[in-house]
Amino acid sequence: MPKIGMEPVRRKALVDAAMRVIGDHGSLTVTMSEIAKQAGVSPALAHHYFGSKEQLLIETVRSHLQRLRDSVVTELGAAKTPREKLSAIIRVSFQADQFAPETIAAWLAFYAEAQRSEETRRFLVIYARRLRSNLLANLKALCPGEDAERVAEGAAAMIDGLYIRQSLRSAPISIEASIALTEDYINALLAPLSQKAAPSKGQIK
Amino acid sequence: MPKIGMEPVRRKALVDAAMRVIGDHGSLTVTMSEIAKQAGVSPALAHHYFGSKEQLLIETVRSHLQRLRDSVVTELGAAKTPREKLSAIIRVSFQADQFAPETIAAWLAFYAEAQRSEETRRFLVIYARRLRSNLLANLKALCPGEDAERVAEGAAAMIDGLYIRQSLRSAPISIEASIALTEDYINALLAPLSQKAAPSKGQIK
DNA sequence: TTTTGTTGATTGATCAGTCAATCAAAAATA
DNA sequence: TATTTTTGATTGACTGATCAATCAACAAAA
Repeated sequence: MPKIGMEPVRRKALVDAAMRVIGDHGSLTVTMSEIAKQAGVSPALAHHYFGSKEQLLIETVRSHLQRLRDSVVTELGAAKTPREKLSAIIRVSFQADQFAPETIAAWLAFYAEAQRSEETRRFLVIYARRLRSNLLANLKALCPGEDAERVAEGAAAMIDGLYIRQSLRSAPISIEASIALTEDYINALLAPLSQKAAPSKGQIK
Repeated sequence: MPKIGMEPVRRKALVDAAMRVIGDHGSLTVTMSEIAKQAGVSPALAHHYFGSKEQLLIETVRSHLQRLRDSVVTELGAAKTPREKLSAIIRVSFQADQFAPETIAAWLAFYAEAQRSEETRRFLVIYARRLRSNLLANLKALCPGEDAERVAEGAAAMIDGLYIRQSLRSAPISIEASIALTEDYINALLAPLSQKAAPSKGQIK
């Protein structure tokens, strides 16, 4: 079977497998064997390409955030006005695949891992900063800078909070409701600050 | 040294030690030895009293949430009006000891664990429900029930979100700023709904 | 003497990581 | 084209370390 140029194929297969196994398992305490099995290769091969389990996990976070970033870039390009761009950012955050239980479980596991792995932490910090600054840039077009900072901080927190609450799977909130809550927050805070923004009247459920 | 009536003393020491070790380590992958050492006893004793590592961890979550609950009850008792009670709930959530990096790290670890341990999950669900219903009960005194539901959901999400963002320790938000953001959210959403509530003008930083 | 508290030593299982060996395609050579 | 050499892909078997859990034994109180 051995053909040349397998490396990128295997790396991708292993990273994808890791994401799936972590999501199912809901934790980073997964074995290399499980991941390798899911990817259809031997554990030894995973070590061959990634050197260590930690490195494989780091690549997995990286790839996951990269995909998320791509979605944001695409959606932001399609949106015209700052307000539309804000909605686009929110929409991407709650995209169906992002909001799937396994994805959320994996996400959570990475946050926990970031407490120990400096490199994992760095990736998540980059994500958090990007979310905040994307929100901030567009909010600044709609209200004074100081207020924009607050609202960006609050909206980012709300998005992350809706995620983490989802992970408990008790009284799960729908994607639409999550989007509506975040939109409402922005509308409500913007209402008294801007001329054009209409008062909040979002629908939930 | 063995004296009688040691059991409750040891149990508490072990649970407290577990909390500390988990907080420092930022993960539940801590050894019984570490916990026992921190508590000043042998690993065998930890097993003697708790039967298994999992059970010790579960007791640790339980004790942690119990303490949080006690704080809420106390503060709620001191508050008079519904609006004051809302502020009390928020204040407790961001209490200094709750907002300490190690506490947040431990909290996060428990959330991750809840993906695997049904019992851990149950405790966290209870906490989430209680937070939500405490908020809801008091919001209902200030606005129509339907709106109260939304605001309670949003406020709970924002509180949890501020927590999780804190765990990354990049651009940490102060306790006061976290409280202000949550208060602002409630004020802003309540403003157009209630007669008495004043429009948001909270100070941050 | 019985009961409660306590530990050191040990066991058994689990896993990350290593290594030597194999296999088949590609490249070099005849 | 046919043959040999090289090289990347791949694995099974093994190792060493870690750790939860057990147990037999001992010490002090009742």
